[in-house]
Amino acid sequence: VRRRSAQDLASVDVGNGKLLAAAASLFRSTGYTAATTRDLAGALGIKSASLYYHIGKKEDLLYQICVDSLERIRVVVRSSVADESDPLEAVRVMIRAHMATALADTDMHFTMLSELRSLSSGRRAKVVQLRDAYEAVVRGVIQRAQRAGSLRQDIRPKYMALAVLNLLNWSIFWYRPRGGLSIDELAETLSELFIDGAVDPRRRSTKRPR
Amino acid sequence: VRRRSAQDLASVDVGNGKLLAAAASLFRSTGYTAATTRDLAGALGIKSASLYYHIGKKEDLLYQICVDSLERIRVVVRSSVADESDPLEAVRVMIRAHMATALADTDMHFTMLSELRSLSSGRRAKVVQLRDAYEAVVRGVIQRAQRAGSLRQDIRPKYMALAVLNLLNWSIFWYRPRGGLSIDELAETLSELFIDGAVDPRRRSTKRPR
DNA sequence: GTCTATAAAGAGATAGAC
DNA sequence: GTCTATCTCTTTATAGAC
Repeated sequence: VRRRSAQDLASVDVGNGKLLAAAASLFRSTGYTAATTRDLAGALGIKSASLYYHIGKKEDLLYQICVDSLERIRVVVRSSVADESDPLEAVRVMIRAHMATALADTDMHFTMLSELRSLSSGRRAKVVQLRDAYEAVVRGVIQRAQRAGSLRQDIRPKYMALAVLNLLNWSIFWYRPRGGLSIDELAETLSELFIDGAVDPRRRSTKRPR
Repeated sequence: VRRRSAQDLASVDVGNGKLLAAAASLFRSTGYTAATTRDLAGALGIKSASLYYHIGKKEDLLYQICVDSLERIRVVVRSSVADESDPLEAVRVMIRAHMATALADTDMHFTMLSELRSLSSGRRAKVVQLRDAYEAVVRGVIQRAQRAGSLRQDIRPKYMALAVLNLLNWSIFWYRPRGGLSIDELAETLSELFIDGAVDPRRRSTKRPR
């Protein structure tokens, strides 16, 4: 049996989760293309050659970040609305679940949203499929609320879903935990704005319901 | 006087506008860092060395794209709301002007929104200043409508402005002219959604104005 | 205003030792 | 599982001719 050398003792299993998290953090701050494998390795306390024991190539990291973040948010959001019988309340629950998940994995979601174009075309297509699948979940929740008469029907579900995704997704780009609102407060604010609108309630009487 | 050679006749003044437009288009599709000066030169029908007669370095292009797009939208939006005396109508006008400008220069706005981090820290700070200045214009319009009692006052102008900018800015990422809605129709849809909300008007009676 | 040629630096990835 | 060393390719940018 071989004795453990100093080299062995210094070894630290990097672990898939830590690797993805470090990659997402780096990709977020410098961008995927500008982020070097040397920088990433440095953040993990290893040399860039050692990185290739864990991954095939740099792009694998980006791909897995996109896949993981999208699969996770779809599962979480879908299961969170499944318990909700009131269609309008389901919209609120969806918004809360989306914000909580996206901001919990903020580096991964940021990277997924902004670096799609850096993937090879085959993998990009697969990620777009996952994104479409998640958008379908969101659209489904909207559509159900429209059919129940809870949400207005004069705007097609496609655009309603895009609007709410704009509102939610891109908050990741400016939200800072120390900036004031908590995640829940932000979700509540956006939820109210989306559903009730920005108009002063006292002004609503001037506009008759159709 | 020197005779014009074949070389001279083949020369085409690239022109600052065309250069920026080509750069923005390329940066949008491949990302700033991945876009090579060779690709850009190729798109202009010249060699990459010739590019350096027009610019100092690659980053200059990104910087000018950011500055131009932000200065332009601020001027256009501010002057469009200046004529409007009704504060709520000013919000609608702002939304239309923003969408029209951002989608007219869609490659430049896309690049400005997504490539800020690729600028040197000094230039990034200047662009952030310009972005803040534009956000201040938007916040001003919101604030005026709130003070006039046209918009709800329970959400701080900061978050109202961020919400409407989310809604507008990130539409650039998915809007396609051939996709259905015209720019005006999209602006109208987003404007109604922002102001009136997604709720069905018939449901409003259940919630008393405060 | 554009070219050819090239300098100089940095990138992703592999080989083989430990 | 990590290292050192290195290959190979690509990149930005410059020099100097036309």
